[in-house]
Amino acid sequence: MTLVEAFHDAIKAVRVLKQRHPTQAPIGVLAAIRRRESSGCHLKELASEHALDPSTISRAVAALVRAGLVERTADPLDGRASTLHVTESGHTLLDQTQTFYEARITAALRDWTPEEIDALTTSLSRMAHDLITQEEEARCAQ
Amino acid sequence: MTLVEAFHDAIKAVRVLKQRHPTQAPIGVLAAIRRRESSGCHLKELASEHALDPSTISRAVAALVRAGLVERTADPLDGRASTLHVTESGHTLLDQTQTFYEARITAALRDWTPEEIDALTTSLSRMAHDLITQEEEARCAQ
DNA sequence: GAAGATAGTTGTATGCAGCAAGCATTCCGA
DNA sequence: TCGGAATGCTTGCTGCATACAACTATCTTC
Repeated sequence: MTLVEAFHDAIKAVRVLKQRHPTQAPIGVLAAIRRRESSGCHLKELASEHALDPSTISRAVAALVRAGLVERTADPLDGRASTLHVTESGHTLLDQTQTFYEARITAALRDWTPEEIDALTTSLSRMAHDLITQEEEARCAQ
Repeated sequence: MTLVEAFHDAIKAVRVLKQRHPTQAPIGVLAAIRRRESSGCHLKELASEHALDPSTISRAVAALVRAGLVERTADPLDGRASTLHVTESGHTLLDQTQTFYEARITAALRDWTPEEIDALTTSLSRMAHDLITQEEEARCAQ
């Protein structure tokens, strides 16, 4: 079993999880907004954080605003931009969703020790960092 | 950093990797066909292995056949089905692609020890297995 | 031999993604 | 200070992956 194959299996597992418990709203983007809300979240930052096109994020944010989960307020420092804030119901939905998924994962990994989970988390994060760094180096080099 | 967040980052890294080195053909399906080719690969098995709808796999296989990477031969034991075989050029493309990605990943993880890579591979695979098992249990229980 | 199960294909719809164009605003150099 | 370039964001269009439903052809079972 190679790393690529293992990753394939993991992505499949996540697909099954998502498919069986679909979310109405783009929860990932909502979570990202909350994570950086204190510093006045701009759409552009979300795009680069997710490595997605700004237009993709723009539509996701528009959906969140339509659903009443996020509010836009004009940025006083930059007339082109607006800052994003999670609303009351946005917080509620996000909390519920995160609680739900955490419970699922905790149940699935009930045989794991906390150290094992920590180790996987750390390794995954490190791998992601190293892959991204490498791609950025390759992009600059060319 | 939670496991979910780490996974998010990892998926982002893979997305960047794929985006910067796009593949023309559905390589994942091609690899799966080769992996089980010895036992006469049926479309249905691919679908369940990937946890995807048969129609999705059907289109992917059709694309592979159109591209000359895979051949269909009638199954002598079952007139409804056909067995799939990777062609010469399919093997070539698959080898090239896998070599390329392996080189990228090896370069990105150049600071890792083989044991660390093994540990991540094992953990990921175990996590995927546990998540899938849990979902199947939940499905049967309901 | 007929009814139902099964393998696969195709039509349709949806969601997510990117690119290109455009608008409003801001920044910067002559 | 003014005009062109850059920036933040939105919208139109397109392509891809996916699911579901309907269908055909074949197999299985009674």
